[in-house]
Amino acid sequence: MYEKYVKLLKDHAIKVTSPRLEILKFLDEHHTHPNVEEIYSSLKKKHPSLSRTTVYNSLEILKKNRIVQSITISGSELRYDIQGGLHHHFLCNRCGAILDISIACPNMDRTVEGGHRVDEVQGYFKGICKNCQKKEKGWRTNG
Amino acid sequence: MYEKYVKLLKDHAIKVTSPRLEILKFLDEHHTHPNVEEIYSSLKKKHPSLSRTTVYNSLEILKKNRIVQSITISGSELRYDIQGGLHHHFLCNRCGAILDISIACPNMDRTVEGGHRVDEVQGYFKGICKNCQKKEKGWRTNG
DNA sequence: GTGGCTGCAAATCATTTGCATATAC
DNA sequence: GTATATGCAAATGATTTGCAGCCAC
Repeated sequence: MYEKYVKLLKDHAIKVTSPRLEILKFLDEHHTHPNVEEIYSSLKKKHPSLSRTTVYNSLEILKKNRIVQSITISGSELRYDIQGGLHHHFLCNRCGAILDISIACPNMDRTVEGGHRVDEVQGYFKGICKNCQKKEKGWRTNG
Repeated sequence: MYEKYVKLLKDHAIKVTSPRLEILKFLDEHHTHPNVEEIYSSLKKKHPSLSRTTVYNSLEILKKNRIVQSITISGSELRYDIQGGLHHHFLCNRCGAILDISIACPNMDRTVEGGHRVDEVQGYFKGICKNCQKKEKGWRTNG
């Protein structure tokens, strides 16, 4: 059940603790880019002693080890993503969903603008998702 | 002095007020992507009655009219930019500077991932800027 | 003249900090 | 056994809200 997360932590020489395993599992099973509150309140059900501070601390250490990444696309809070390969994000201004975008970025791992060394790239796209467009069209046609 | 900003506001049918003119002028003269506090405390010197709320309100209406844009690259606060053409941003993890990057993005004004309509694109690059690299090199050589 | 704007104070929300206890290794 | 992690409560910092008076049009 948790072996893969145990291995992941050990490979990075991070101490294996229950909150860390649960957070990894949650992110691995929910690719919805949850914020801290969503992670916290979901895990709190099974582990009533869990504290928000621990969620913050755990995410921070996972981030430092590049196991998870935080994204700022929402503007008001950090959202978390278990690190797959490089990908970008789309925020739907109608329904609030944050989706993964697999467009490649030609500017990763190099320098930009005559010499600034790039270690990290994040691409944010904002607009109206396919689903919400469909709904709008339906409403117009039927209304 | 302020004519261009007056015109800009009138063209967008936004009421011309002194805080709005000052904020536009400030952003036009400081392409450093300031946060609200920097804008506020700088303008407060000349206009002691200015309030933070007004800075927030003004930036919001300018943003709605696409005259300015807010960027979330810093992660902890919004930073503002007077809207030039589409460009991206680079954050130096060493000195904190936020620089404009003029790399073109091939994905503007279209749809992504099979149909999500894109209205806005922001590209964030993080790493070490040219200047900080130079400093590092110097220290190693001399130390 | 009036609706929208300004500025103040208080509220809210995400995140951080300090510290005592508990636990991984 | 010890360094590190957890969890609580309080603090901080950015932003929002409610509201009274003011000003652009």
